[in-house]
Amino acid sequence: MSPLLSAIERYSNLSPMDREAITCLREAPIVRVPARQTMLSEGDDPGGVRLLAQGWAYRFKDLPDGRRQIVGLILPGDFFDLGVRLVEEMDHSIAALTPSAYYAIPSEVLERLAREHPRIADAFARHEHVSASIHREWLLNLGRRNAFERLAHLFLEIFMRQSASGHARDGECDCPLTQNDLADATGVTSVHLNRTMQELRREGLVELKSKRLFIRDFDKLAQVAMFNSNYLQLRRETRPLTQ
Amino acid sequence: MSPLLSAIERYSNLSPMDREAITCLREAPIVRVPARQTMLSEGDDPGGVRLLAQGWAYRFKDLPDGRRQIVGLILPGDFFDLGVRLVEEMDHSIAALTPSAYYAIPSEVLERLAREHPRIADAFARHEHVSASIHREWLLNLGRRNAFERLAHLFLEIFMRQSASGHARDGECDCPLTQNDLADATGVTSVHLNRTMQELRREGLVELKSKRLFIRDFDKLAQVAMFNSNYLQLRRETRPLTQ
DNA sequence: CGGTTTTTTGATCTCTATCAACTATTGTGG
DNA sequence: CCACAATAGTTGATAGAGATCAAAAAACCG
Repeated sequence: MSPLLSAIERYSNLSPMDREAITCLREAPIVRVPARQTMLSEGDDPGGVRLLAQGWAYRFKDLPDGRRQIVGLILPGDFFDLGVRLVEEMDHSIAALTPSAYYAIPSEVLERLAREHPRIADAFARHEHVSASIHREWLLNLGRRNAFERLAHLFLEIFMRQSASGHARDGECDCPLTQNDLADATGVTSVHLNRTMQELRREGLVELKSKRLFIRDFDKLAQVAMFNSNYLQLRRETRPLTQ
Repeated sequence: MSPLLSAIERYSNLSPMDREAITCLREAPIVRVPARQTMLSEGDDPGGVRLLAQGWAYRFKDLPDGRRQIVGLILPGDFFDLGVRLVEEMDHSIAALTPSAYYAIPSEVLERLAREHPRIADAFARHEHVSASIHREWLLNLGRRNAFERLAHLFLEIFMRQSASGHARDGECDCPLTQNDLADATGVTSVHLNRTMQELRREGLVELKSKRLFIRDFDKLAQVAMFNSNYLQLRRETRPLTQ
């Protein structure tokens, strides 16, 4: 199944006709991006909508004095800039974490699709809503959890999001972020992140080696992180419509 | 002009026909809420869309151990739960800050309106997008600014959002948040917030008395907060369509 | 293999939390 | 309109989390 289809189907039950319609997206140009390259900068005109086909990316904002905050992760199969189609300027930047590739979809194409296929429109709306929900959970994370809890929470999100798309098993999944990236995502310095990470390891909760994340004790991790996966809206009632 | 109209018109240039169509929303029931009452709790089914007609409200999430984070402010004329219409469960809670009133709009009504009036649909999409953009700026705020900068930034947002709707003048506007609320929004304790506030006052930047906010030195405040209003999307090119 | 990036360590400093009053302000009922 | 209660703001002392700086060790990469 194409990544395009599964990306949309994750958020809505589609009819065969809906699926048929989606094939047109396959004509969208694919753009490859090397690791660490910024694909969209704050202030840019996004000029369309993208779907990350391969690789990982992250959204970030930075302060004039160089401080940087990662405000979200984009995993394979995630759309980005869905909500920006009506806006002329990016309010944040997006960079590839690993070598990546995305479909560049003209807004008109997506809009026509959404107009003619309500269930596809629903999927887009849900996708946007989940992004917003994740943002809010991150706000709670940064505002009210300490470094240890934050990192535990971030790891669980990474694990659960991949589980939902079938990319995690046996308590193990990809995690291509460096400690620097993790620090930028959790709002601490990389030195402090390093120490926090060691603590997680020492307590037998999580291990991270060569870009793989190992959840050693899911329950205890979820407990210390006060993790509740509801915000990710992972209800996988994949009951496909037959009509 | 009705708050309903101005709320939508803030985000899109409407035609007379669009405006006409909006009048149907006026039939939506108005619900009054006393100050400090929670109107929607995490986990609730929102069952519709709301427009805050009067008063202020805030979105928040809390942790099982009682820690609480305010994740956004809702000002008069703001919609809320726009994006939730497809979702069965609130991922966060919403409470009134002051005595408030909102229009409770059935999702179907809004959806029909959006379907038949593309510019209205655009307005909703923009509204949602601005909310997300604000969330991202708050993430930067919590993750990378210190207490002093955060509070300065929050005050500027409060001021600018009210300016945009004509509710601020002479560097002065409403601000019904208590220091406790401000602490919950900036992710610090109320004691520390109090001290930070005194510092802002001492430096001649901001004063807050009897629920009114006085911006004493806008430029310096914007400088220390590294404030850039772009994220609020306040482009007020109110060039109304004549067709 | 040599150079770059990433992770780790130690020492020290600063910001923010915590706890426990106390004061001021606001609101309410008599 | 006053008096009292409740809420909100303020203070001081102390503890703790996280920042900073600088340098070493380890891992990665072409």
